[in-house]
Amino acid sequence: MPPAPKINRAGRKFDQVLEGARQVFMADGFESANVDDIARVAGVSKATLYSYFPDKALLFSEVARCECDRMAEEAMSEADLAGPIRDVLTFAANKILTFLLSDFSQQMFRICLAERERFPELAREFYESGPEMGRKRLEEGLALAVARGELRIDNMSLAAEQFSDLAKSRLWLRAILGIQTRFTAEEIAEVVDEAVETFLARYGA
Amino acid sequence: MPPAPKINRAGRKFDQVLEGARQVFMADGFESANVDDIARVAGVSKATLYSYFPDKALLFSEVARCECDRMAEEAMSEADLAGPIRDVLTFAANKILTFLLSDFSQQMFRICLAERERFPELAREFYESGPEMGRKRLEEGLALAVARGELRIDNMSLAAEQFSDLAKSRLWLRAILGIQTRFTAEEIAEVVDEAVETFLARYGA
DNA sequence: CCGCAACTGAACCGGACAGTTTAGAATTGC
DNA sequence: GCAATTCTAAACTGTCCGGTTCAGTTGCGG
Repeated sequence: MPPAPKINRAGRKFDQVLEGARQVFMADGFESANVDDIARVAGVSKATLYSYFPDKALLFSEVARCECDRMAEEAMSEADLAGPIRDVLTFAANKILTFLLSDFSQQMFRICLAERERFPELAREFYESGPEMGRKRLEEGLALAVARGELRIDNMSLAAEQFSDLAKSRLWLRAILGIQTRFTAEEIAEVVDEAVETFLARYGA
Repeated sequence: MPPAPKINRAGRKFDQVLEGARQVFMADGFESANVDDIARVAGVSKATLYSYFPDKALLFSEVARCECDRMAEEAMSEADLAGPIRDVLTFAANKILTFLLSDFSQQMFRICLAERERFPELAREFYESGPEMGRKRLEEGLALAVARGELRIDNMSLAAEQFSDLAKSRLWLRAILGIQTRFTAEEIAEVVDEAVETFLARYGA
């Protein structure tokens, strides 16, 4: 077996360390995060921290992996598929947009992008457990509607992408760039309604 | 007049410095860029560099400002507005998508996002001279088509945003995250055609 | 109460890097 | 062709930070 520089999960304060790292990394990203800060926030000495994790990068990877899992769970959450297709789509668009505007989602995206060079795997994990997972769930819902004769869709995967892209029109970009940080219910409703309208114009039966 | 710690533009090698800084900053961003590297790439001593710019941050700001201007020019470039609306839209979607997938545009976005905290003004300048400028140009084109009776659009600004969002479906996210770096003509054509189709389904007269 | 393992805290190391200094070389203007 | 200006090369300073070390403390099982 190779030396395998790995994580030592045994010990009273392992969870504290992970939680402290999560807080600091999610706030600052990898580069700007400071190991002394992590130790302080975790309420642990630096020596203890380094007894669990061989280095900063592996600690970050572990945190990032956990957060991707958390995001995947979020993306898998059930949608209500009953009722008229317009209502179902409106609900879905609302859910998508609200999630994409959340601090968590935005911060994850920023971190994945910022650390794309250093941790290419992270960007892929993020993509798969976020957008990709969401698209698959959405496709399932759309397929049901097609089966019920409420929608007509040839290119299912692209239709799903179009729907999410329509659902985040204007607002997501403004949020991620920090141009606008709070959004009124009216702004959100406008984008959602127009997204549904456009999607139904193309794919409505 | 306040001391105004500013840029000294007089001197033989000013342009060399700016060009070297442009190359290095555009490749590495602000944080990872190294002033020794910039001086080397510019073919200039560090002392000379610092005789023009008081510090790294101001050098970066200057480079970023120039690149935003460059992007604004790009966004203002004329589109061909003659011919059937479908062709015009297809051409526009192609242009938008091609630009959004270009190294330049992608790198600008990454840098603006990465340095959002340190240089909040940069994100705003980027937004205004890129997406915002593009949207305004697009609105003008759409308005002409509406006047010609080829389109029916209530919410002009949101329609324009929807069009750009449809035009970059799937591909942009994959590109920015580094999931996929090269795109075939077929992939691009598919997204473009479906974007036009969806847009026309909603807004075609 | 002993012994052992985990933990602390603070000092320390070494490398990276922004920015400065200096002594001298190259250009340019006149 | 000379003097002023501009530039060079390289060494140097100060700071930040990841990672290590170590002498001592804590707490728990037996």
